[in-house]
Amino acid sequence: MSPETPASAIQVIDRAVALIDALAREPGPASLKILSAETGLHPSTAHRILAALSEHGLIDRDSANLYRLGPRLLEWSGRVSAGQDLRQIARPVMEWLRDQVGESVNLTLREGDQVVYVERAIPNRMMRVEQVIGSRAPLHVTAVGKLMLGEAGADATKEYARRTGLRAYTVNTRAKAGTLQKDIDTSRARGYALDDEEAELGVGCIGVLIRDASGAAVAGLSVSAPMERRQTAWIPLVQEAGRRISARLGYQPPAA
Amino acid sequence: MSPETPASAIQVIDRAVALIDALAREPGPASLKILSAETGLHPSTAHRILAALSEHGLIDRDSANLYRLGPRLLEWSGRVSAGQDLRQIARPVMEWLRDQVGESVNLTLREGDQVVYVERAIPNRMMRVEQVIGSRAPLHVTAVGKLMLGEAGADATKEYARRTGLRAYTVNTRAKAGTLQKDIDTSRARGYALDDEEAELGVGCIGVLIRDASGAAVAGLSVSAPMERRQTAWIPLVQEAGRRISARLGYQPPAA
DNA sequence: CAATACGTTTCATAATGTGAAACATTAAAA
DNA sequence: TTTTAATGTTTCACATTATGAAACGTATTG
Repeated sequence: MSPETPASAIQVIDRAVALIDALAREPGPASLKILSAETGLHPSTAHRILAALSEHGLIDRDSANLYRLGPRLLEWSGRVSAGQDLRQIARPVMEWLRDQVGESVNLTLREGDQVVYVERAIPNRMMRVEQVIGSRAPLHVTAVGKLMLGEAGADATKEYARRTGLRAYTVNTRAKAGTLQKDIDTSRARGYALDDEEAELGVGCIGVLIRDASGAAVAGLSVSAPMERRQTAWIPLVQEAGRRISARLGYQPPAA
Repeated sequence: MSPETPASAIQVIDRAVALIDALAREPGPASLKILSAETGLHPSTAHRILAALSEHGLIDRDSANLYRLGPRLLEWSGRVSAGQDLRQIARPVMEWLRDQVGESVNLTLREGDQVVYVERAIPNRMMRVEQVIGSRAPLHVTAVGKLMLGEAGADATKEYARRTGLRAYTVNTRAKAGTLQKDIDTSRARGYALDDEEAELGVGCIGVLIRDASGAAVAGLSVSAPMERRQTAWIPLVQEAGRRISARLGYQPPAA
């Protein structure tokens, strides 16, 4: 089984997840042989589990006995996230923001010590920043991640720093707890965060938080652009987009 | 367990799928009690399976012990479908088509005797046709479905008619094998299909097939609009969009 | 046509998941 | 606050369940 796959108390589920994962990693459809080799499972075992998953539409098999991920996953993914269907609500606003700034717009959720990219709107340009949906990044190297750390409080940030070691991805990464905390505080105070080539050289971001009716930060919205194109004039636009999505989730900003 | 949930050779997988399904059906996050009641599983069993699924990020649980679907499903859903990432390739073209015609654009896959809606682009209008991602419709009442039946040949259509009984959804539904076959033949000949209020009164569609490098029809693209707004002038636009997506999948149209 | 490779089924085996019951924790009521 | 109820969690003896080696089909290839 892949080293990154965690182990749970139920073997079959670990194996089923490993198989689906292997299938997701494959560029195209995959045969039983490939999948059993990839996961280290006995072909017989792999075959039985794959048959069970097919039964439920999680995976499809064509007439050539090649497996691919099934549409049932789409059905489920449409229901992922905070209560309401955040992605469907966010989509039109994200497209609006993308058209305003002409750069990539991403929607992220916090998942442990990382942010996960769950939705995106990409401009039609030759050079652009492109995140893969489902991919992850550490909290301390993304604009939205820093705001999420700010939500959890300074103690949680210290905990995070201890746990992760604040690995530096570029020379600009806030790799010291003090620098990071200062950045977080100013970001939180002004209501938006920047990422100045902290995750990857040449890429800059502007991020804000999305809140639901309870006031909790349920997601983040950000614009990612090549550093030399990024403009401070976009900040109010990003904030406006964030407000629109939050409003549609029922968020009531506290009276000023 | 829910009546619609099929049974496979592996009990745990059936139960895990039933639990995720139950979670997907809930409007918001759900407790262990609700989920075990919903699936008929012993709380202890449900708890163990949910813990295993959490371990893999398929579901999340918050501090109040409420479960919700996890972002790992998004990661997988991004990889669903034919070989390459069809949805990501189709998305910009779908948005283009939506802006051209000002109506909803859908991307569908065939799944057994149904089409599944896997991606959509929705216009910003008050009245519009809106499909839920992951939802299904019978082949014989959709434009794309009829083209897919045409791909499989007249015998397969006869089989389909026998199997399903060609249930009529409106007065316009092609509920007789002869009528359906005639419609399929003309649609196939001209390279696009119409749905004239055959699934729902007041809704009309224009659909085309998407082909990959091997020439196989891997998906369908359609515009759905209120019947009184639908225009024949859109047909070449839909065809153009279909051609663009097919081209990006490596499809080479046969020399004329 | 033979040979090989891949997919599928069988079946004895024990490892695996099960669920009743005891325990822990949280929320509500007194 | 203390008591009670309700929900969530862990344990553990048990047998059901998933396992995988091997035998059997069935395409694919030389």
